[in-house]
This record gives sequence, structure tokens and C-alpha cells, in this order.
Amino acid sequence: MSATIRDVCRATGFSTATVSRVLNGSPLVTEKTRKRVHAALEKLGYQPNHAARALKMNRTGMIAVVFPDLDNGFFTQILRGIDEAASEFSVHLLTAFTHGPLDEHELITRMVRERRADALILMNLTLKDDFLQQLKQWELPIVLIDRPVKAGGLPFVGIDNRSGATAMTQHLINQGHRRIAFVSGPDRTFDARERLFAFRKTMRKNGLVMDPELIWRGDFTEDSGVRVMERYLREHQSLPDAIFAGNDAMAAGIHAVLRSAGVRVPEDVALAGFDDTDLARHLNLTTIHVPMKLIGHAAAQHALDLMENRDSVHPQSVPTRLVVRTSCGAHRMSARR
Amino acid sequence: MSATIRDVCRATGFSTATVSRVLNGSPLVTEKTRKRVHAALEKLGYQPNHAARALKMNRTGMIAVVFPDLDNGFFTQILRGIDEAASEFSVHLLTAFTHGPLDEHELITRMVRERRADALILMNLTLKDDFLQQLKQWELPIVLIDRPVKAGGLPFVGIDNRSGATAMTQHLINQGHRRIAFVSGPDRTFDARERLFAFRKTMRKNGLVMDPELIWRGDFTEDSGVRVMERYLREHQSLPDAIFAGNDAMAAGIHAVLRSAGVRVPEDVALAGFDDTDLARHLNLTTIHVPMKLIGHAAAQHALDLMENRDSVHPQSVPTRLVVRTSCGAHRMSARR
DNA sequence: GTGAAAGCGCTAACAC
DNA sequence: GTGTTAGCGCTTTCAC
Repeated sequence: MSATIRDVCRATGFSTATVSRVLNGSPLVTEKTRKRVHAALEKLGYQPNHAARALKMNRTGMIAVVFPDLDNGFFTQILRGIDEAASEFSVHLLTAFTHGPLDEHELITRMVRERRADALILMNLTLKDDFLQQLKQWELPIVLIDRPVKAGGLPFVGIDNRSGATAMTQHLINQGHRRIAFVSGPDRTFDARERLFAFRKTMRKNGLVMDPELIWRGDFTEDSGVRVMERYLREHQSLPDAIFAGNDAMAAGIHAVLRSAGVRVPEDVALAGFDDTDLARHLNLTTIHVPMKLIGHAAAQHALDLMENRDSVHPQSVPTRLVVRTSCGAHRMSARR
Repeated sequence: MSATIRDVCRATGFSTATVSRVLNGSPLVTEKTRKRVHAALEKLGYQPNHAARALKMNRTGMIAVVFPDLDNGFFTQILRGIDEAASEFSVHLLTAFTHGPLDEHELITRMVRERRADALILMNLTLKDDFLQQLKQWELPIVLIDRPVKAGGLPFVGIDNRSGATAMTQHLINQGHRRIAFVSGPDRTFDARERLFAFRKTMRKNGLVMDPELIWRGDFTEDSGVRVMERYLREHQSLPDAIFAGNDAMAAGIHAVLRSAGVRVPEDVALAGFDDTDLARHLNLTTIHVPMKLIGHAAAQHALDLMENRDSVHPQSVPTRLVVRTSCGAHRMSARR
């Protein structure tokens, strides 16, 4: 059994009140007392019982982080970013994966009701909007990652999909590409819609007509990249100038198909991705870097601010960055990373 | 504020004891009372305050999971495995990354002393053995992942490096390769030593002489794979028959060097890895699959058993599996995954 | 500046 | 079966 505050009292002869004051850095104690108490704390290896403290202060020093159980490679980095910011304030992380959409609602509700955490960070890829609205009722700071709630009101941290997709589209155009295909993600995802929107807008802005044949619908998986590319090759004679895949995974699938079809990248067709995963580095894929760790950091900062009732001024939208590699035919004008 | 047990009392007219009995499924309550209490629980959305319960029962329903802050791609999967097993028992996860070796000791000590968790799962890549010995003093279940403590006594879950490396070595030999290079990881890591050991032993068993020139020292990073391969090419005229890299990352580095040197895989040299990361799939690399999720699952099971004072019979060593792709010249005798 | 005592929300004797 | 009550380890009035 760990030492309790009473053990410290016995060791020093002071009351629990005084020891507690020392623990919490109250100025109302003599230097001499403080010294003696500290010595005892040290000797006993005392640390305040977390449950007791949480019960009394109605504050757990925890942020709950809930992720969908997708095999999302970004997860680690986001969590690391959250941890980095939280640990600075000695706030710990309660992480949970939702196992199926049914249990997601239940899991979150329970955690809040049980007061296991002082704030909630949710990766809302799969959460329903009406449920999120309901969360707002609770007097608990909630920060969303990745997707804003339509009806608004809940703070969120995401990436600037539009500026990223715009930068890439413009880059491709600047490289001299005109007939550019865009591989979209599933329509129901926010990222997919935003990226497509920016692509369209940038094309229009540059006076380029959009060929509907060149908007391919994938689902952000590598397999879907394979599928759309195979289908296009089957049904068409000529290639577009460039293919802008909505994410790196699909770009990888496309890359594989092109290679086995004997199509060279970037000589025969330029290829671009989005996300800057490890994969992109290995394929030498020009892509948009998404600073996942920063997102986590920003989300945690936001949550911490809300916990302290500070007004939060942390960014809602984390900037992306164009990473030029060799897959678009650009002269190596940028470092590999 | 969430509802408390007292709110439920007021709503039903029963005492806290009775409500508590219902909450904990005690048989000492009438069916009728149970019904009425349940109705009130439902209506109020009551969930027992976690801190109060933890304080009273001296049990948090939490497992603390501590990982070093390495960019370890396996992390997510291991954590997911842990979560899967733990959530089955409604046990939650307190995850923490250690920020530098200094704070590692402190972080773990504090968490234990504060009684934030009922058990501890540590990824002991960087932990010192004497610190781990010290942990044993505490009356808290601890499970290590990845590396056993030399002095023994602490339960751990890891992979069977030896059988994995043996299987791969034998596979290469069966393919007809005789001069096989092995790229080792850093000597201080357990995995590196084990894999090298099994490689040596299997070579010997097959009556093959080991050329010391063909034991290359990497450090498990992709860059180190690049380095050792470049150096070998610089200093030697001929290639070995096969290269068995101690992990996929180094294999990827080697692959890149070979490609730019115009050396074909597997025609000119066979290449094998270890871990079965996404990378391996993309390089069509023959490798050893390491079931990370299973490791997490086993570790959590172990911890849960210890928490319940059950004798744990869960495996210490999770089996690996040879994944044959095209990089070793084998006829495609196995599915891609 | 320090101590006594109440109470956070819950569980578990112990009474009845 | 149900209620009363003590107490888990801490913080925080309120006295002195």
C-alpha cells in the first residue's frame, strides 16, 4: 500500500490540513514546516491518491481521447501530439477505441457520466451530428478532430483541406498539366468533399474546363485506387496529363496499376497524393503534408484552455504544406522532407 | 453536474445502500425494488462517479500503458490489441508516452504511487533492468512487452524472434541461396540479438559456413540499411545470394540502394525482411509477420488475470509467420497477405 | 501559521 | 429486504 497523507502526518506531527497545504503550495505555511514536510514526503515516497483528490476537487486531470477503430495510420501521431501538450500540464490521457458505431455512443456517454475525464477529444469520423449536438448539453469541454459539426458550436481542430488541395492543383497546373484527373474519397466524408471542392475551384480559376470523365470516385483505400485506375485504363485510350489522388493510399494503388501497365510516372502521367504518409516518401510521391502531431497538439491545447475556462485562441485549422518529389515531373525543387 | 446516488435515493425513496446493491447486482433486493431503482437510474442517466468508487474500492478499472516516444509504427496495433481485451472487461486505458529516459522513471513511479491504475503494461525498449527490478517491489501487476528482464520474475509478452528468423533463414536456404548476408539491429536490443542468434544457428545446422563479411551491423532504421548496403557495394565486387535484413525498414533502405545501383531483386540478389509492415507489402518483400495486435491482446489478458489474482496461462511468446512474396525468388506460393 | 472537522460519492458492515 | 452509518484519502472552511 502506498503512503497516505496520514502517514505523513504521523511522520511530521503536523495535521492533514498543514500537509495538504504544503502539497498544494499554499503560502500559509512556515518555511520550516514546509522543509520538514517535504523531507517526510520524500522519505515516504508519498504521492496523493488520485481518486481521493479527484473526488474532492471534482477534477480528474484526465483528457479522454476517443478514436474510431479504423486502421488509421495517423492515429499514433495525433495521440502523440495530444500527449505532448497534455503532459506539459500533468494531464493524463484516457484513450479508448470505439468498437462499432453502436457502442460509440454508449462508451462516450458513460465516460462523461462517470466523470472519468475533465475534457473530451473526439475523432469524429463516424459520429453522428445529432449525437454530437447532444454532447454539447453536458458541461464538459469537447474538442473534435478532423471534421466540424454542421450545426456548429463545438470547437474542432482539423486541417486546411482547401488550401492544401488548392496548392497541389495549382502546382500541377504550373507544371504544365491541363487535363487533370481527380480521385475523390467517399462523398460523406468532410475531407473528400473539401478537397474536391478546392480542386474544382482552382481548375476553374485557371480557366480549365473540367471533364466529368476525370472525376473518379474512390473511397480513400488503396484498393479503390486500383479499381478506379484499372477501370479507366480499360475504358479509355489516352491518359490525362496528371492524376491528383485525394490521398496517398489511393495514389499508391494507382501507382501500382500504372507500373504493371507499363505506364511511367511522371513521364507518361504525373501523379500526386495527399497526406504525406511514409508510403508517399517511398514512392517519391509529390503530396500534401498534413501535420498530424500538430493537430493533436492543437486539440489538446484547446481542451486544456477550455478546462481552465480560458478563452481558447488556438487554431481551428492547421496549415498543410506542399511536398514536391519526383512524381509530378517537377525538377527537384524541394527537399525530400 | 451528473446525478449522484443520492438523487436516485430521492427519486425512489430507497436508501443509498439499496441503490448501491442494485447497482452492484446484489441478490439481496426484491425484484420490485430493482425495477423501480432501474427506472430511476435510466431516467436520471445515472452513472456511478468513478473517483468515489475507485476511492472506496481501491480499484480503478484502469490499465496504464506506457510507451517510449519512439516513432514505432507497431504502437497503434499493440494498443488496439490491449484495448480490445481490456474493454471486454470494462477496463479503460491510461496511455502515456515517456518523453526522454529521465522522465520515464518518474512518470511510472508517480502513476503507481497515485494509484491511477490497477495494472501496468510497459513497452520496455528503453527501460533499465534495475528499474524494472524495483518495480517488482510494488504490489501491482506489471506486464512487459517485447523484452524479458534479464533477472527474470516479471511477466512479459513478446514475439518468438527465434522461430521467425529460423523460418526465414531456412526458407532462403531452401530457395537455393547459400551465401546469405544478415543485417543485424543494434546489439543492445533483444530482438536484434535473438534474430541474429537464430540466423547463425540455422546456417550452421544446414552446414553453411558463415562469412563474417556477411554480417552487417545496422540499427533497425531505414537509413542504416542504406548505409550498410552502400558500403558493401563500394567495397566488394560480387553480391551474396541473399540478404536477410533484421527488419523491414532496413530492407527498404537496402532495396532503394539496390534499385539505384541497377541490381535486380530477386534476380540478382534475394532480399528478405522481418516485421511485415505496410512497407513490406508495397515492396513485395518476403518477410516475417509479427502479430502486433495479438501481442497487445495477450499482454492485456495477462494483466487482467493478474488483477483478478487469477493464475495467468497466457502465452509469453506470440508466434510469427513466414510471408512469402516475390523478393526472394520463390514462386508465388503464398497469398499476398 | 496550524488544527479540527466536514464532506466529496460511493460501498459494506452492521442493525433491524 | 432495507436502512443507518462509518470511512476510503483528500481539500477546505472555520476556529484559534
